[in-house]
Amino acid sequence: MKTLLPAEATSSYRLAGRVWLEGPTERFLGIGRLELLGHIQATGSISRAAAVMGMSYKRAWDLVQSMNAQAREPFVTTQTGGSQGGGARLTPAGQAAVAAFDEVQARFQAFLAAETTRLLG
Amino acid sequence: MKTLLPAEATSSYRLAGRVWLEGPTERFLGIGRLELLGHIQATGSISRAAAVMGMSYKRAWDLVQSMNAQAREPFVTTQTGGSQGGGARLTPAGQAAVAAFDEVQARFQAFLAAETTRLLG
DNA sequence: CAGCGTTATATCTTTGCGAATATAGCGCCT
DNA sequence: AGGCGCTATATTCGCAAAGATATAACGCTG
Repeated sequence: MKTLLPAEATSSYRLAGRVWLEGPTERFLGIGRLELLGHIQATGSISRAAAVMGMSYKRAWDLVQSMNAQAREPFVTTQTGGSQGGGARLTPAGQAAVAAFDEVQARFQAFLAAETTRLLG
Repeated sequence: MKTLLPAEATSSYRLAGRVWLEGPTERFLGIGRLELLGHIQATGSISRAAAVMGMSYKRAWDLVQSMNAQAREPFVTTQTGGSQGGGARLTPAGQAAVAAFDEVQARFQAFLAAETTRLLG
């Protein structure tokens, strides 16, 4: 579709987007929260996951709270104190959610690539 | 996928999202700009289109500027002064862009509906 | 030539959100 | 008992994006 193309280099334009799962009021699970869950699983700690993502601990903690409050069962369990000072782990429900949303995300990326080709290619 | 379902009513949860066309630096055309173009076509005026959408004239004008600057040829032509004080119209390029993006939008909505069913239904 | 309704543009104000800061609590370990 | 490292929570601060406000310019019309 020629008329959609901007003036300069045409090849670097593309269709982009985001998907998320949402409830009646609030956003529930999107790519940002998904990545956070992944880092929590990898590091065993909310604060380390936040550091890896360049996010404040408070923001990460708020996101975890929001998810746990909305989900039927918590996605993340935390422990305060202990030999390493505490930590956080994904529950089976959290792991399942990550896996399910990863699939959605992959299909969405395929959709975007196909539509980009259709529009510009 | 049961584990994705929140505690309360499960039927009102769904996959949602947005798509847009973007360039190397800036967003180019999304659902908001698309609707604005539609209202400009319907009303023949940027200010009336902004009023219909509950948007400030400044914001609408900024969006039009951004689109016209990025597109190979302008999507909107304006006239200041004249019998009705001025006005704005869509160029053929603008109309074509609206039509093309409308199609993308429709297919995206279909994608969301299908994925929602797959996840929750 | 004054009036009108629109586009065009600058400037000032608000405000919502993230960031930073501070403090407390927990439980193991030496 | 005291220290350590993490989770937990409130509060304050900064700022950039969005909006409100003001004003100029334009060109037909009467």
